[in-house]
Amino acid sequence: MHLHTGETDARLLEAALELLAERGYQGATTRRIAERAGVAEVTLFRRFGSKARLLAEAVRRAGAAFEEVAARPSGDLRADLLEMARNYQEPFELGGAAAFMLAVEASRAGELRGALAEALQPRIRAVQDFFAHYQRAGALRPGDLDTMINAFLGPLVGAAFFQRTTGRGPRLDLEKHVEGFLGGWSA
Amino acid sequence: MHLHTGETDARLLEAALELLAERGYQGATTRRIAERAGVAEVTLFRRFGSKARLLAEAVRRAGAAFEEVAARPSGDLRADLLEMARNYQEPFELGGAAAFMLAVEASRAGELRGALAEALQPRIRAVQDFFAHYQRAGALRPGDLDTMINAFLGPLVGAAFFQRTTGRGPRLDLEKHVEGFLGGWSA
DNA sequence: CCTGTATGTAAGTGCATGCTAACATCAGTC
DNA sequence: GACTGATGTTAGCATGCACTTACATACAGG
Repeated sequence: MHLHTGETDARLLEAALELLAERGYQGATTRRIAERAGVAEVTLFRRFGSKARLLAEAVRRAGAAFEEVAARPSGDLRADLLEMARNYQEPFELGGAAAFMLAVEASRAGELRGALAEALQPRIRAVQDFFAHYQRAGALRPGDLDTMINAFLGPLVGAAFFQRTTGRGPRLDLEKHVEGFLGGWSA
Repeated sequence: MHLHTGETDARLLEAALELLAERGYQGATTRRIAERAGVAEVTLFRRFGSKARLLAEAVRRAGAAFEEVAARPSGDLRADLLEMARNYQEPFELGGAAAFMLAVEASRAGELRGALAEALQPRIRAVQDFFAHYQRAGALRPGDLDTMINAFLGPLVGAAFFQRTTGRGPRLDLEKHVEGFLGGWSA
């Protein structure tokens, strides 16, 4: 075996993810991916078989990276919300891979849809459980779970959206966002 | 002159917008656009010169369509917010053109960026003025204009985002969204 | 009927794309 | 030092792309 076996894959996956976010599925050409990864184009096909498989695998791993973003209730709702907001802000807004753009691409390129859904499903569950927990504990209003989750995560997505598309807009003030949310949704 | 002169342009612009939202800039090929519009591909080039010009014009008109979405304060904050939410929900979430996807594409395809900025700028101003007005009137908390706007519009974008990307998630309950917002941000 | 204009049809050009084939290199293993 | 496996280099193929050219058709106004 070569020394760099695993590294080659990692570099291809990372380059694929970046280009997918920057340029979209069709804009992430195999030539560009290979160039950014610093390997020959043919290596991409030898290791992943096709562009679709490489990108699907890249999306799957990007989703798995979200595992680190905890959404486990500690008992202190305000602190948990702030931490969650911080954890989600980076991948949505500024992270090199731009989860935001990935999701958009995945919704369009059929080959990626399954990979994204697979990667996101446990995350969605965790967030639902988090809010449901604080509802049962009496800290949040009962009912309307989806609207509530959206009221909390929506502004994070929205801020990323406006920043990416208009290039303007300051970074969201997370403390004030949490405060506004609690004002509207705490029991 | 032909009878259908204006109609040809309109159909091309509409088809271009739909495909841009569905498939992205590169996925919106001139063949597909012409086919959906029901005209010959060569007609597209005769009337708009190039794909880039057609799509830029389509985005410009889509932005102009937002003009109808009023953000003029009437004095009744709650009613205004609800109307605004309703007016924004359709283009963001379900409208055929999917403003959401357009904005994503425009942020990537340099040729469209100017057209989108041009179309969006008056809209952004109107929304800022709307919230600033109710701040001065004492109905909304002073300061933090951007965070506040984001708290209101973010969930609308977020709901569209989750619907489009995951295919799931119910439509946002606008009345409860407005109520939650007022709970957090009214003075 | 004639002319001008908007459209359609058909064919094609040059380029980028995803992907393949053939051969060379280079580092470890035995 | 031969062998193996991962890589690089080069060339190429078929396809789809934006876009063009040339010619035919249809319809309106004079």
